[in-house]
Amino acid sequence: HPCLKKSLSSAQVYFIYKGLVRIYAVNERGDEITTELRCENELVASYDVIFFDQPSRFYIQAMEKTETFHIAYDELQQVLERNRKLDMNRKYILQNLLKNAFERIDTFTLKTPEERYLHFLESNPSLTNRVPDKYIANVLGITPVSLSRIRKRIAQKAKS
Amino acid sequence: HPCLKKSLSSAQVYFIYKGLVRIYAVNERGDEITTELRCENELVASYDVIFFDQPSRFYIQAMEKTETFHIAYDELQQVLERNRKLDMNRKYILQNLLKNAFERIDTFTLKTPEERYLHFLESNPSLTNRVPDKYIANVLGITPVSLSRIRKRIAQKAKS
DNA sequence: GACATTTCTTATCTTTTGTTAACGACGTGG
DNA sequence: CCACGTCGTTAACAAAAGATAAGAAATGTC
Repeated sequence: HPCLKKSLSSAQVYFIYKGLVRIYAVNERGDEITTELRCENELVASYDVIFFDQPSRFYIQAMEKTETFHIAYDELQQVLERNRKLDMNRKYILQNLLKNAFERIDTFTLKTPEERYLHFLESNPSLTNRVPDKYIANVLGITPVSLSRIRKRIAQKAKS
Repeated sequence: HPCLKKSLSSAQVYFIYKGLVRIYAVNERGDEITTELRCENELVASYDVIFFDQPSRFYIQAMEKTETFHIAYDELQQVLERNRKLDMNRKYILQNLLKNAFERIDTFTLKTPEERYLHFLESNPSLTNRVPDKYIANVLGITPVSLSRIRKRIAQKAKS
C-alpha cells in the first residue's frame, strides 16, 4: 500500500538524506499532479509558505522509505546568519536550486515533450526506475498516456 | 528597425533600471525562441556562463531604449562578501529569482496553455503591451499562431 | 501620404495531445 | 489460489497544437 500523504504546510525545510519523495498539487480540474521528484541530498520545502507566506497548495508523499533532516526556515536563516562558515554552503544550495529551476524552465520553452523526456532521462538517471512513469509524465507537463506514446515512438526510432 | 542583438556570453550580471529586454536562444530546429522577458528592477545573466561555466546559448535584445548597470559575477560575489549590509539584499534577490522560477515551472505542470496565458497577464500586466505577442507565446511554451487562437477563444468566452 | 516591414489573424492540413475506457501484467493480501 | 488494486499500454475519438501560407492590421520610415 502507498505511503502516507501529508500536506506540506509548515515553514520547514527538509533535507533528504535517504529515499525519494514526490511533491504534488491538485490542479483546477481536481487531479493530483506531481510537480517535483526529490531524492538524496536534495531539499524540499513549500515555496507557498516560505516565499509567499500563504497556505500551501502542495502535498508530499514518500515513494520509498525516506529519512530527512528538517529545520524551520526562520531558524535556518538564523543559523546561517551566525555561522559565516556555512555561508558558502548556502550560496551553493541556493545557486543549485536556481540552476535546476532555470534549466527546467528552458526545457519547457525550447524542447518538445519528447526532447524533454529524453533530457529528463539524461539528467535524472537515478530517478527513472524508482518512480512510476505517471509521475514523470506530470513533471514533464504531459499526461501518462501521452508519455506512453512518446516512449513507443522513441523505441520505434531506435529500431530503425 | 529592431535593436541590436548581442550574445549573452560574458559572466556579467545586468541590472535593468530602465527599459525592457528579451532573452532568446536557438532551439534544435533553428528557431529563435524567447525564453525570458525582463524589465525594470530585474536582473539578467546567462546561467550557462555563471552556473555551468559553459559557452552561453543565450542572446539578448533590447525591446526598448534600455539602461543597465552591470558587474562581473565574481566581483559581485566579492562585494557582497565584504559588505554584510548588502547581504539582506542578496538574500532577497536570490529568493525572488527562485520564487519566480518555481512559480513559472508550476504554470507548466499545473495549468493549460490558456490558463498559463491568463496567469501571465495577471502577473505581468506591465509587459503585456510593451512586447509583441509572439515573444509572449515563446515564453509560454507555445507558438504565436496558437496564442492567437487562445486569445480568440478567451474573447469568445467573454462575450457569452 | 505612400511605402515597406513587422505583427497578428485566419485558414488548411497534419501531427500531437487529452480523455476515456479497456486490457493485460504485476504485486499484495487474504 | 484467487480477488484486488496499481500501473503501463493501447484504442478510439475529440480537442488542441504545430506548420505553412495568405491576408489584414499595425507600425515605422521616408
